[in-house]
Amino acid sequence: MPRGSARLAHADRVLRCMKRQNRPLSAYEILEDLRDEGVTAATTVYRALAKLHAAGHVHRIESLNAWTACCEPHHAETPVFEICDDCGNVKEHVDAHLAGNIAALSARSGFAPGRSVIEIHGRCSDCDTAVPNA
Amino acid sequence: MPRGSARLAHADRVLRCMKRQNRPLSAYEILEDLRDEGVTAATTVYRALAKLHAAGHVHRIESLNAWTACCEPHHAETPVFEICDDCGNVKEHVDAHLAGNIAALSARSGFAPGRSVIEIHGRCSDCDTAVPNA
DNA sequence: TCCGAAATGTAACGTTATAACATTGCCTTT
DNA sequence: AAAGGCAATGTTATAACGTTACATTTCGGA
Repeated sequence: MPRGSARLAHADRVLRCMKRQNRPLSAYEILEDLRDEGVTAATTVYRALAKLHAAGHVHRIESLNAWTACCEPHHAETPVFEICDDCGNVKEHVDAHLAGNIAALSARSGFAPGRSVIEIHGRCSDCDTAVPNA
Repeated sequence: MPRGSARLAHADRVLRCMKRQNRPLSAYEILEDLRDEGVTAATTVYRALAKLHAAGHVHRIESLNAWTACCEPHHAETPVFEICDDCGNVKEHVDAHLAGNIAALSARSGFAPGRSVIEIHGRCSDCDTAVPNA
C-alpha cells in the first residue's frame, strides 16, 4: 500500500466505497471493503464516518445500524429514507410537507426539535412489481 | 422468588418495569431491574420484548437502541416520538398529517410503505424552559 | 530542523442482539 | 398416576455494532 499518500485519504476512501453501493453498509462491511486499500481497523472507519457525517456527506440509517452516502449536500434539511426490505435499496428524499408536519407537531407540544429520523420501510417499486403479493 | 408463580409472568414484569419509567430503557437495563424478580438472562428480556412488541404494547426507539411502553394500544397507527436529548423523556404522538404525507410521498415514488420510524430529537418544554439557550 | 497537531493503528472493552440447546412447569390424554 | 406435548425460561456462547485508551506515524509550519 502507498505509505506516503495514506494521509487524509481514508475518509475519502470510505466515501468512495459507500458511493459504489446503492445500499446502506455497516461500518464493518466498509472495513472489509477497504482492507486492501490499507484500512485495517474499525476505529478508522468510525472516525471517517464521524467526519463525513459532520460534513453532511453521509447519513446513518438508525433502523439498520448502517450508513449511506448522502445523495447530495442538502445541508440542514431532514432526509426521508425509503428502505426496501426486499432488495436493501434505499432512496433519499427531502420533503417540505413532512418537515412542516414535524415543525407543527412540535409547536403544538412545546417541543424544540433538532434532528429528525424518518425511515420508511417497505418494498420498492421494482420488488413490488416483481412479486406483487408478498 | 416465587418459583410456583414464575410461569407466564416475565413478559408482564417487563411491561410493568417499563411503565414505571417515563424514558426508554435498554434491554439490559430492564434485565438489571428485574434480577430480583427472577429474570436472569438477556434472552428472556428480548423474548418478552418481542411478544410485547408483536402485541403492540411496546415500541422500539431505533435511534436509541431502546424500548418504551406504548401509551395505549393504537394498533395500526404510526407513532411519532419526541425525544428530549436532555432529560431522556419520550413522548408518543399519532399524527394523521404526517401519516398522510408519508403515504403521499410513497405514492409519488411508487414505494409500498410498511412500518415507519419517526423519531424527533430535541428538547422538551421543561428542559427548554430551564435552559433556553443551550 | 524541530515541534505540535492531526491521522492512524492496535488492542481491549462495552453494548446490543441472537443462536443453540437443555430444563422446567403446566396441561392434556390415556 | 404416567406419558407426552408445549410454551416459557435458563445457560452458554457468539455475532454484530460501537467506543476508549494510548502509542505511533505523518505532515505542515515556526
